[in-house]
Amino acid sequence: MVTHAQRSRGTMTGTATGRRRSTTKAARARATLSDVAREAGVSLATASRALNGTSGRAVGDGLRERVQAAADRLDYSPDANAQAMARGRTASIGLVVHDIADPYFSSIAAGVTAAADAGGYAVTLANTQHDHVRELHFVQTLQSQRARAIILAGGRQDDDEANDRLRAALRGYREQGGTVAVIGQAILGVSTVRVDNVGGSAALATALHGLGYRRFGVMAGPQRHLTARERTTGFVDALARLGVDVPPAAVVHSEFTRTGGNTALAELLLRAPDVELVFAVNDVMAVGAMSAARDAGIVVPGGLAFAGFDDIATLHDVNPALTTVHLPLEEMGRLATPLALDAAAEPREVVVTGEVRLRDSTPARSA
Amino acid sequence: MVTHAQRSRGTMTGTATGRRRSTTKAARARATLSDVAREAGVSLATASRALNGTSGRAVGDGLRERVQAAADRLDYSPDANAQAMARGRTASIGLVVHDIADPYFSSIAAGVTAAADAGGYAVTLANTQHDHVRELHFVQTLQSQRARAIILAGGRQDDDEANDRLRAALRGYREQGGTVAVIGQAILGVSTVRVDNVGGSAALATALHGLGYRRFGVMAGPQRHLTARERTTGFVDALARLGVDVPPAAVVHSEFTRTGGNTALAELLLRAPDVELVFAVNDVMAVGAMSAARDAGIVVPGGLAFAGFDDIATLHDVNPALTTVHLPLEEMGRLATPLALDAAAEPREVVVTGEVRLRDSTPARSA
DNA sequence: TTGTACGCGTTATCAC
DNA sequence: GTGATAACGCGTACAA
Repeated sequence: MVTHAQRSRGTMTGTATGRRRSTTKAARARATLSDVAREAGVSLATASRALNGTSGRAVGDGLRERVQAAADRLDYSPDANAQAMARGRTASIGLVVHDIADPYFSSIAAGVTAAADAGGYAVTLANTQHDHVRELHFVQTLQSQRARAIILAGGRQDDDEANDRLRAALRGYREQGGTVAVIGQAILGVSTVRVDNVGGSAALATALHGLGYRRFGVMAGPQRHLTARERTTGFVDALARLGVDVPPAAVVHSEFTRTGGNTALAELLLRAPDVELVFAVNDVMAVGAMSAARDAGIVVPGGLAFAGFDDIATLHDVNPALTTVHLPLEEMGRLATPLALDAAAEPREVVVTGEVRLRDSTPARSA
Repeated sequence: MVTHAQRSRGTMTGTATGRRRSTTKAARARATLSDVAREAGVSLATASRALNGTSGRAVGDGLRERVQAAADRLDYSPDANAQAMARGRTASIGLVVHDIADPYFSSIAAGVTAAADAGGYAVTLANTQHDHVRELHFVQTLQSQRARAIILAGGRQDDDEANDRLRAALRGYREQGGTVAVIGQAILGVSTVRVDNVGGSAALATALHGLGYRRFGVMAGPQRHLTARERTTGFVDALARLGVDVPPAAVVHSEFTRTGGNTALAELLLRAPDVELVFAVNDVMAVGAMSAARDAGIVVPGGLAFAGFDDIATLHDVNPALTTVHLPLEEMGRLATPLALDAAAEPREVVVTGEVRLRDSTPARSA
């Protein structure tokens, strides 16, 4: 089935180069644009123009069809790498996430791929696994690949050294013509889809206060995690403005994950036994904590109410339904794409505001 | 801050080519390998060898360091596209999924990125959104990019035309030196991580039968969806072997999604009011159906028990905990990567068997 | 409208 | 061990 096409190549300068691919037996020589041109009986330039409108204007209808036919016949597939070299730019954008398995990021990725696809871009996915070094490394790799733009998704850490390093890497990338956008905090000096974590958690706090809750506990996530921190302070400060105090003892730190919420609940209950409602800075923590509460024999939401943040779609069917702050994750990815592609000198900022979704996990406490 | 480096380039053939990037103001000329070579006072060849061991043997220690220093000084970033051209191969693998926002695929993606990263490969993500045409298009795009390998994740459809087209596209890709692996069914003639859906659902059926259940309903997913079909028949056939009949009326078809499970429950209960347990062919459908049951005033699992398939991590905290068949999704992605990279002539097959996880949604019915 | 010829940045082959 | 130099496949001024 596999045929070894044996044919001369190009206009020939002299040495009949045996292709290096001759080592493997399964590979048939790729048809190049020169092959197509020769097959169609036109020049290389004409073939190029016929297959992608650009350059010196249009091509005669007859020729265009001949070239197209030849290309089809030879199963011609343009070499994107060669095109990238010749054009000086690629059609791919890099997406850097902390953990693609996390529904937060996979939703964003869905938005990015949709927008990229619509714009004719390919997406290179980089999964840092929460590792700063790896993140830096990916930026360099994407720069090597001459990715046209990079989208950095996910909140930043309070880590000056890491941030500085990243800023430097991004500066290098941008100086070489790349453009960048971040989803999270606007602290990198580039265009940002900023999540209004403070506003969202404040709105949530206010709504819960309106429901009659007064004694709150907070599962605040990692200390240096900016998103976690913003959501915590937004929540606590809003309550303070309402005259409700959240004692430091009722704020416990843990990982940003399901496990973090699950294991930290015990500590919270130990330090603040009288809380009525636990606000976890993201949904998965909230759900993990809810499970821990049940395992401890606590009735949910009767004995203890729970609220989260993000509104992860996969979690819509937990029982009781989780009160949370809805974030348009997929749209955030979609929004970030043109932002990343935009070469504007001044960084732009798009603010995404969450929307409070009151559900069964926080019933009114009017009684 | 941005400096316009004004320097001559290369050994110069004559025309002092003004770089095309001179139009934008923000871009600084990229340092090329020639620049590094000149800066270090060595030849291009030596510079190339110094920076990546290959080609004509080693480089003297002194020179190697000088080149490295020059590269650092100039902020040299190798052009992956140029390397790809010169080497005749890239270091990126394409991952094609139906929906990256689906936890099933995002977990697989996590496994693929981890394995790819370890092997020094970049991952290009393509999201088909369940569109055959788009899937085909992505294979061609990846071929254009000369991706070294392609991983097709996700079950196939019973659609000869679409499958044939895909097979043809893959054949073209492979003839040009690419390698392919599929996660799902082994019907494409390429290496496959095959999910033993039949065995998994059969084991589940047996276990549930052992728990005392006798009247089953099945939310069977889309008619032509092979994964859905395999899980359905595996389940039904195993019960038949145990002497339990699942009447056709108790098998309802719907979408493979949460919504599919949610909306189809009513129909199932209408057609088979006496079922004790509903097996949905994946977890999200099961959870959606569970919600629908609750909304209909049915007690879960007392009034109706539920089981799913996949064991999606994000769903671990639904209440009651969902009985399901555990699939090592991330590992499946990890396994698929070397399989995809392998250029073996004969397609290989790795079988992944699910593991039954009995949980609270299907309590023993010994009474 | 079409063709010629050069350059894109790198690797690899061959002499030295 | 090191240095010329020919590819790699394509886009595009420039000339015709």
